[in-house]
Amino acid sequence: MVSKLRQDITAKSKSAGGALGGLRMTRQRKLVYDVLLDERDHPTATEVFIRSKARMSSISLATVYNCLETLSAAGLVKQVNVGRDASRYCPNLAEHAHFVCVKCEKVYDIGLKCNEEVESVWALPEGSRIDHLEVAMKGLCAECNGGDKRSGKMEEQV
Amino acid sequence: MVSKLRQDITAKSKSAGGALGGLRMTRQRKLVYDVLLDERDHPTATEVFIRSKARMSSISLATVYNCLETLSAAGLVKQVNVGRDASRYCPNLAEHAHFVCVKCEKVYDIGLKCNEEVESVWALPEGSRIDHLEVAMKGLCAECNGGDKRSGKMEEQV
DNA sequence: TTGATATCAAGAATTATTCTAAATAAAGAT
DNA sequence: ATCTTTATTTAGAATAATTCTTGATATCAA
Ligand SMILES: [Mn+2]
Ligand SMILES: [Mn+2]
Ligand SMILES: [Zn+2]
Ligand SMILES: [Zn+2]
Repeated sequence: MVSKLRQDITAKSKSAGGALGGLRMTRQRKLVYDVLLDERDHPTATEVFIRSKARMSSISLATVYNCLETLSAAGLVKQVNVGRDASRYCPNLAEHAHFVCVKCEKVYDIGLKCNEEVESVWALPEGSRIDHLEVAMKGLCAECNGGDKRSGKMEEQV
Repeated sequence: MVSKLRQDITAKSKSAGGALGGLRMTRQRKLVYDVLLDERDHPTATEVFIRSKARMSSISLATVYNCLETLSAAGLVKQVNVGRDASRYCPNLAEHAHFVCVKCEKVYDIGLKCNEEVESVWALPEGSRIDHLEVAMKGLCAECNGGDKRSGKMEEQV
């Protein structure tokens, strides 16, 4: 289903028919997806709405929520949650974590180190199945943390 | 400040004075903390409210939110967020992740493997400072995943 | 006891998100 | 091209978690 929708996106707005009741690559869905691809700064639904409205004045916030939900369900987009803040959206499908700078509020993609896998550090319970993993970090980005040489260290736990 | 409040909790409700304007270990704060220690099932604020109300009928939901916020800020309790769901609260101060079973909805603490550290798998940006890390997983717990032998595997990414 | 300050409690307010229902658009068939 | 069916969009109402406001209480320290 993922590939189905994606080929329709890269190709030319044809029906996705069959499988999941017939998903259509509509102008709105394409626009929302393009907005995410254009500026990869993890916008919130409202930010996506504002950017989309600039290109299609008739689009509604409800539709933006619908499209983001559809694209997420289709696997083309990831919904990103950091704490209690509004969800943000990200078209980067590679496995990655998110880091939010508490000062400048920028959201950074954090990739996995080569040959590492996230599960390796956690003592996962035997017999369970993990479908979804979300890793969120907060702190000061390099720019906002200027001067301080103690980089990449977690505050120790009590 | 953490230890300050904690000793007051374990000891006998004395003022925490000084430092942060004088935090007091009130009956309500103690109760909320006790509720969390009593049943370590990561209750939501509303669940904490219900349990607290059973022991102190006068307590209000607003106060429960206040107490949870104060205890979290003091470092005695962790606020746990999984997706968009209501925050849950956890008195386990050891570094750990959370796993929610999408079927039975139980929340499990997932500890770090011995000698491992979370940051080791991520390519953290040089010069930044991470103050906070939250890891949330979703899937089927061992009981709800009965029969299936393919355990602990993440669904592959596209 | 008294005055200063911290905390509590009830309800209003806020905010992100979801729901509802009617209007519109797209796809396939004729 | 027209018709039919179904998916989608839209505006606004509704929801739910959380925060805010304000006056009442409790606690501390003098
Ligand atoms: Mn991302
Ligand atoms: Mn926990
Ligand atoms: Zn920054
Ligand atoms: Zn389960």
